[in-house]
Parts: sequence; structure tokens; C-alpha cells
Amino acid sequence: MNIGEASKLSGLPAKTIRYYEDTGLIAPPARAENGYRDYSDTDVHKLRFVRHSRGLGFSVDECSQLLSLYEDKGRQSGDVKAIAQKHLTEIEEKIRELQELRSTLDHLVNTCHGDGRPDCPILEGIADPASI
Amino acid sequence: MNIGEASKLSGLPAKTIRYYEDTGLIAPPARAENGYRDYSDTDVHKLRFVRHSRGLGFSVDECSQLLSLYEDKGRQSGDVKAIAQKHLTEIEEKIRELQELRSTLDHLVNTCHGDGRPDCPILEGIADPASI
DNA sequence: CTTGCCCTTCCAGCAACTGGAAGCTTATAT
DNA sequence: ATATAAGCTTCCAGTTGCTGGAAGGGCAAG
Repeated sequence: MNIGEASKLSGLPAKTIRYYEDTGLIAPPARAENGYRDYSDTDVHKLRFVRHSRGLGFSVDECSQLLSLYEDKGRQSGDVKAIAQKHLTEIEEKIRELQELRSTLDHLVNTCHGDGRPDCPILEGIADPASI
Repeated sequence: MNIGEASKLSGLPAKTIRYYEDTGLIAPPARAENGYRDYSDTDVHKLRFVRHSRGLGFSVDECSQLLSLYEDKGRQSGDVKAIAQKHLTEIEEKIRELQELRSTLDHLVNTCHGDGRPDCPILEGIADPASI
């Protein structure tokens, strides 16, 4: 099938599929006689795999590793788990950071009248965070 | 003072300060006779303001708006609050997304033995999310 | 036969820096 | 005085993960 069809079935934009091919994340597919990329069902399956792992927030590099492991029937699940665990830890860290930001911002937003007057605790809080 | 000193006092890398100048976030400082950038205390104050607002996760563009408002003594606090509120909402949305990812990943990681055997619920979950 | 859509490649740009090269000036050490 | 090191200048390239657009070829329908 052409890239348009593979795009529909995988849920990835055609642009993105070509990009993944360029950067080596996915192997180049077969080519039809007219030069068009020709995707198999297996190719589409892998594209979907990549879309899902990207959707879980894995970096393209991590997706590449996960895809290799997926294709390696002699894999060790410990290797997969290590990647996922590391990613999970990073996500948890990110959540903590964002919650801190939310807390600070929420406080600032709530103390600002937000009207036509110029005095603004938000700006003061940014200028001098120690004052919060 | 030279950029190195301004960097120390503001907490921003010299590279970043030059970058902010290039992109118009901060006004170009005075220049000494030797061509070196020459920062005033006021300049440093603004650099700190930018560092803090970046630290709160505002985009450079939003920082630019906030800095303008900070310098505008006739500002309306409602304008500031609108920017901060929008950002807060985005952060809350981001937190929700990450919590979803965390939930899914946590489940996957916990169901994987993570040993030398090849069967791996993480890979299966990525390949077929409907199965989770 | 032309219109329109799909495909191809390549180049540029987004955010927000960061690193490095090449070439000044200034400060320090001998 | 001189050699070296540190700090400054500019400019260009790379990072991540795409996305948009230009220029051109393929192919089916009207």
C-alpha cells in the first residue's frame, strides 16, 4: 500500500512516517515500480507500535530501542522494563515539577485582583520570588 | 559590568543572555569602549525577572509580555493575570496528561517481571493498547 | 487533455537554547 | 616584557520531533 494508506491505518501523518524513515527509526519500506513507498501490514503494525510508544511519551530514541526489543523474540523483559521504569521516573519527576509551578502560579493568580489597577502581586512575585 | 558578572548576578548563562538579546527579549545593553557589553544593575534586575518567569514555565514570548508589563507603570493587572491564568491552565492540562501517562506506564511496569524471559506485557501493551 | 490528488525529494523553520570556532582584549604569572 | 590564560566578540551548527512548503512526476476521472 502507498504511504497515504499506511498513514491512515497507522494514525501517523505521512510526513512523520517519512521522517521516521529518514532518521532511521523505522526501516525503509519496499518501493513500487513507480518509486512509491510500498508498505506491508507488518510495516503498518510497526508504525502503530511507534505511534503508541511515542504517545506514552517515550523519546524517538527510546522508541527505537523498544521497537528493536519488540522485534527480538529472544529479548529479556528486564531490558524493556528498565527503559519503561526510567521513563516512568522521569514522568513522575516532571509531574512534581509542574505541581510546584502550579502551586506557585495558583497562589500568584489568586492574589492578583486582575482589574484595571497597576499594582500586581504576580509581577512582584516574579521580580522577587523570596517575597512569596 | 561585563557579561560574566551579569551572568553571575542574574543566574543566567552568558550564552543565554546574548541569545535573549539577539531575539529581542531584552534590550541591548550599553557597550564599553572595548566593545564589551556593559550591564547596569537595572539590566541585571530585568535579567533576573526573565530568569524567574522562565523558571515558572512561561514561554520566552510570554516573558517578553510580562517584562513589558513590569516596566509599564500604567499597566493593568488584569493583563498580567490573563497571561498567568492561561499559563496556569496549560500547566494543569499538562499535569493531567502526564498523570494519565504515569497511570498507564505504572500499570505496564508493574505487570512486567523484568527478568531474563522474553514475554513482556509492556511491549504487548504498546503493540495493542486496547488489551490493557 | 486537463484537473486534481497522490507521490517524490529537498530545504526551511519552530522553541530555547547550547557548543564550538576564530579572533579580539584583558589579567595574571614568570 | 612576555607568555599564557581567561574573558569577551561574532557567527554557524546542532539539539528534539516534527511540520510546511516548493518543485516536480504519476495516475485516474471527466
